Amino acid sequence: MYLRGVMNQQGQPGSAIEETLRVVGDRWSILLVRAGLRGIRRFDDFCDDLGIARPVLTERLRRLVKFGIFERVKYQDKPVRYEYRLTEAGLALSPALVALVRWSEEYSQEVSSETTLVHAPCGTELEQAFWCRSCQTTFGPHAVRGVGVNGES
Amino acid sequence: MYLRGVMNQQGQPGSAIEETLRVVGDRWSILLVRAGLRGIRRFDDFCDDLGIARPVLTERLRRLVKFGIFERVKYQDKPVRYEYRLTEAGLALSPALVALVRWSEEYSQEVSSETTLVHAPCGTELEQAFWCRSCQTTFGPHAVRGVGVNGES
DNA sequence: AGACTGAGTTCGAAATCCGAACTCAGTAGT
DNA sequence: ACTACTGAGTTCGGATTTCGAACTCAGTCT
Repeated sequence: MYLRGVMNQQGQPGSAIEETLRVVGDRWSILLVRAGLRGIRRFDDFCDDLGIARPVLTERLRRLVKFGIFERVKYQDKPVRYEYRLTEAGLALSPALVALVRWSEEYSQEVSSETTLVHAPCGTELEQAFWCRSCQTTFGPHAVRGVGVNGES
Repeated sequence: MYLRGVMNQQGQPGSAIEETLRVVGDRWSILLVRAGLRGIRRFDDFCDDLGIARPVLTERLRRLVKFGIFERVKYQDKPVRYEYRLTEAGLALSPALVALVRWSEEYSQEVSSETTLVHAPCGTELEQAFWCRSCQTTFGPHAVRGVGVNGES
């Protein structure tokens, strides 16, 4: 399930991120996930909230359902109606989303940055860090190693 | 500088992430940043590494330079040659990239996931967490609040 | 009956993407 | 001096994607 079988144009299976970006790497998908996290579930609401063209929304939601990020749920019978809910996999995209929001806040010159993310219990602006279970420490990107991001070194 | 003046199609200034995704929210930009993190700097190398079409690469790099994610640096005079280097803002995208890699590893069924990210000093697989400076604690996505992600609540 | 709702589909125009071939300045080999 | 090569692009025509606006279709409300 999920991302199995996503290929690049040469028909080769590409790396993990390449596949992932083939699914969520367009102008709308991440925004749809964000809308989902904000509680939006219905077709027309996605449409109004994002200003996405209807045919594109149709296609995008179908793809995100296919790859297990949203699920299409019947919520009414008489006129049969469906809505789109984030799956666990979809919710799991929130760290990436938050990282993007933080980046936006830091490097975008947008005026009113009232949309700051905070730690709910205390209201402090949050920071993002990596966590090592063995060492019981947090650390920054410089201490990350792995071919996925920093090369084979 | 940076993201000033990016508008959506209604000519309105949209939220921070919307702007950001207008810049890096396509199939290639994030992949270009990742290639940059892996040390790739030259036009043809980006081309070969990603399999991106040359005209698209030209346009993409120009845009990323315009928004301060890459810089175009002359590295040779005789035949004058330029290369593309990540700026600080570009490097700052790595948390988002890492979050996507982690998501890929967790929810993609790709076979050989040899590209695991680890904590360099000890080699343990890393986890991502949010960090509150006030409380000196880490916490997960459920404790995040803010209109950027979870609505106005 | 007539208007409305929600989730789409159909349409033609516009923008974007693609691979392949070409340009252009300079260098290296013969 | 002729040829081949390198690196960073540009040009081309065709294919794909995106767009807004209008339409459909089942059922409900007044």
